[in-house]
Amino acid sequence: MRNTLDIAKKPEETRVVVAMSGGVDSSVVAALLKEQGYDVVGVTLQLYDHGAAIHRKGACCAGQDIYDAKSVADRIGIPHYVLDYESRFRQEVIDRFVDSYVAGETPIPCVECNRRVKFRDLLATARELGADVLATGHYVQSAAQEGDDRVLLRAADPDRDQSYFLYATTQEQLNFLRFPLGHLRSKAETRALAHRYGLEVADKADSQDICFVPAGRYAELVEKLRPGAAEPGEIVHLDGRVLGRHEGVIGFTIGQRKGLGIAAGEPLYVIRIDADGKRVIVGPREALATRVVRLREVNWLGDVPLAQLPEDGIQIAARVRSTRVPLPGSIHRDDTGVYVTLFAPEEGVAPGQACVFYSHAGSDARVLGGGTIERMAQPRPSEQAAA
RNA sequence: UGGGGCGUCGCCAAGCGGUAAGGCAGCGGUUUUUGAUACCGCCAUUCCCAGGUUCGAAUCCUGGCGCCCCAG
Repeated sequence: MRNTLDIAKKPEETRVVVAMSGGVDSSVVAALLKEQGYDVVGVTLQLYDHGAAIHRKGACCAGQDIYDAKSVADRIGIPHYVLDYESRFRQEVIDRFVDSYVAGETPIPCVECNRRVKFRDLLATARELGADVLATGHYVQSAAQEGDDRVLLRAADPDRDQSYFLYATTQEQLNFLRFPLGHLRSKAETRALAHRYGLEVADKADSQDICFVPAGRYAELVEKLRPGAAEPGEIVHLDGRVLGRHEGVIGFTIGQRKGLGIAAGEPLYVIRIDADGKRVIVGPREALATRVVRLREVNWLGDVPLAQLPEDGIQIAARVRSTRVPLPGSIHRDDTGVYVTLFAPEEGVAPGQACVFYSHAGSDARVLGGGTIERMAQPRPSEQAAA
């Protein structure tokens, strides 16, 4: 007989560590599990601490948020620990973030934070605390299947599905994780629960933007941490014309339209970033169309090992952006790497961003993993012929 | 200083006597648990300057000024 967390113990004998960010979601998770009788321990990570962030709305894991998490823990009557992960976060998330921008890529710090901090160090800490599982407030689902391995599934609410940010979760981590909110139909349900439990964070604003970057000025952070990284260069059109200058490639991402400061007859978009040449290559929107991406650091959660995929690959659905629906495509690997081919082109595909694999395009799809987009690639000859 | 052309928002540009289109850029906002995108709103009381004609001019006339091209 398994309990609601798929553990073959009574709830009161099941210790669950809840990763509490101080936001509504993880607070509800803690309250929910406590109500169900689990042996709940709240843990909040202190990830960074700079004055500018403390008063920001929509941040997480510092200052006010830690206080909020503590208050919730007190309210529902669970022990709560604050762990200082600042140096870890600095190394694994912030440093990677700025280095990625310096290299001309567009990082996703939330993915790195999950895979390298929360699901690694925090998860290890949870084990040390004797936990059976680590629960988070992410909107994603996991389910037991035959054997001990769990599968990762999209959230019931496709609008809030956070699977894009969690693709890098390893099978081992997944088996230890639980996502009690993944089945909810809407955020409103979460907030209703928060009210029911009398949590003061019930109406707290959703977090958005990069938590450690004040006011969305990420380029300033890059410049501060990597002085001199913002070297001016040329803005060049695909056709070779030099149209203007910029103050550093770190300020741009592929697909970006605003901020170029160039008045051409038609809107111009960033098509490519040449960090070495300090050049930003721009062109018309059509030039953004991308069908094939080469991936690195691939995390595979499929049943058949990635190395054993058929020569032609398999059909999947893929997402190159958190706010888009998964689109049909295929994945294959050869001597040169792992590639995803989209059947219809996507725009604004940037190196450094993630390409996440799904079993199919539907909202009930299983997450099959994903990888970091290394670069856009040319279709294979066979696919070019077919196209 | 012969001839021709042109000067309308930061850029491009419509208007050709009836009371300043549009695009791009910029700014603001909405959407977004990464970066973007998208969407919405704002953006020339004034048309190089000065006179004049007219009920009325960016549009006509005169004179300046400034560009550009051809020719020297």
